[in-house]
Amino acid sequence: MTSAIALVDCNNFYVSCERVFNAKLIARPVVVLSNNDGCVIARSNEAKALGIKMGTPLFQTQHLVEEYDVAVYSSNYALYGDMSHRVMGALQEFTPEVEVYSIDEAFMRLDHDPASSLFSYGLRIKEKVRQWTGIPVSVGIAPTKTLAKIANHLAKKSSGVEGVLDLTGMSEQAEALERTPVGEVWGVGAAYAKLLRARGITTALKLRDADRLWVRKRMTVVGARIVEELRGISCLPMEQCPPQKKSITCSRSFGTSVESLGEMREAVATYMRRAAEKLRRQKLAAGVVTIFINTNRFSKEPQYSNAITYELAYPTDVTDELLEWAYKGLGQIFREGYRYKKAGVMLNHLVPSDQLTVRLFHNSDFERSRRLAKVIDAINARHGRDTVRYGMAQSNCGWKTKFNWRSSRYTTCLQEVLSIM
DNA sequence: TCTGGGGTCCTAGGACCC
DNA sequence: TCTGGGGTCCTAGGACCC
Repeated sequence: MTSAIALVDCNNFYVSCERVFNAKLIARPVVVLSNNDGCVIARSNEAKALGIKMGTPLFQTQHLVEEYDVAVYSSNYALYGDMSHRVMGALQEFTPEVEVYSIDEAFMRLDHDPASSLFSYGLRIKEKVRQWTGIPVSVGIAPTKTLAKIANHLAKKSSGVEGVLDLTGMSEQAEALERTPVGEVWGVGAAYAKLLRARGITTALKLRDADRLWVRKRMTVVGARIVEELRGISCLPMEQCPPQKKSITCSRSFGTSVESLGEMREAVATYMRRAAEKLRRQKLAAGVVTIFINTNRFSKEPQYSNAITYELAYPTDVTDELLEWAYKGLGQIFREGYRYKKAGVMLNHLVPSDQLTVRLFHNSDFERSRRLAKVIDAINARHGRDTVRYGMAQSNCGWKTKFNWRSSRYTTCLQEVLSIM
């Protein structure tokens, strides 16, 4: 048996999810927007062909949307998250060695008989995912993760027919690397691409054959690993169990600007409640809490942004306590007279919540709060978010994120399942 | 009018200690 | 004229990812 790495990546994932539940979208240009309906974050091939770029603010591409009758959707993360689970489940039918790398892609280790065709293995994966979920994927196969990424990229681009590319052969690799601009290599962003091009390193092939000492010096060990991976030497191991989180953030841009401390308190409290839920879901507690607020950096109005960080005497996973820090911090950094556009909270120094030290004072209060939080989480998990909630009722909700074009939560919400008329 | 959100890793340099 | 050296810890900032 020999072993290769496959990268399976869903094509235009969010758009494909929308299409699974709405056949009228097939062959139409479709885009999905970021939170608050701000930017384009997913495009169908038809939308790409119109020249709609990734990350473009909707208002800047409105003319194309109207002229070509582009279907526009708000993000529907409940749907996408659930579809992602189903895709990953299909992949696990082939091997337990699946690394879920992001919501729409996974690495797989393929152990195979050298005589058998990896290409047809890839086709079987693709077909299984399509049957189980309706989502189209591309499969790139190579000796290392970085090469598998490139294989996947090319599978998507050129073929379109099968969407599978086996790049385990040396001559195929060289040819593929030569066709790949250096900026498209995984791990080479805008800054490194510029640096490399200035040195005449314009393709992935030239990066593979570049002077390793120079790369190590200018691009740190991260760059050195990329070069090794391009040479077929694996430096990035498969990671099946996701490592423990080191930080948890919850932040949003507001639907409309916030000017009053009262509204800002509601927003920050909401984000802190969400962050606390995430924290408890992962069985962690936070030792450091940060609160931040920003005005709209794109506007010409007076700008202000600030943040404050607290180190807690005792790590906590209790919403009440975290809310106290949020309110206190906000009181410190909030200034009247600005139109705020965004706020958020960050939790750091995360430790397992079953190993918290016993508190010197009020430990029984703390334990009681933790039990209460558990009950509230269970109720909300069963009956929907915010069925039971800490703190005051929300009055003015202008700050709430906009989702003007959200599709139904077909797979996760009984009231919204697809109905056939 | 309208511009996302949530992460990770690496390094340099300062603070501090013995 | 001479003005230590090495180790560790922490943080800010830069780079990247989807």
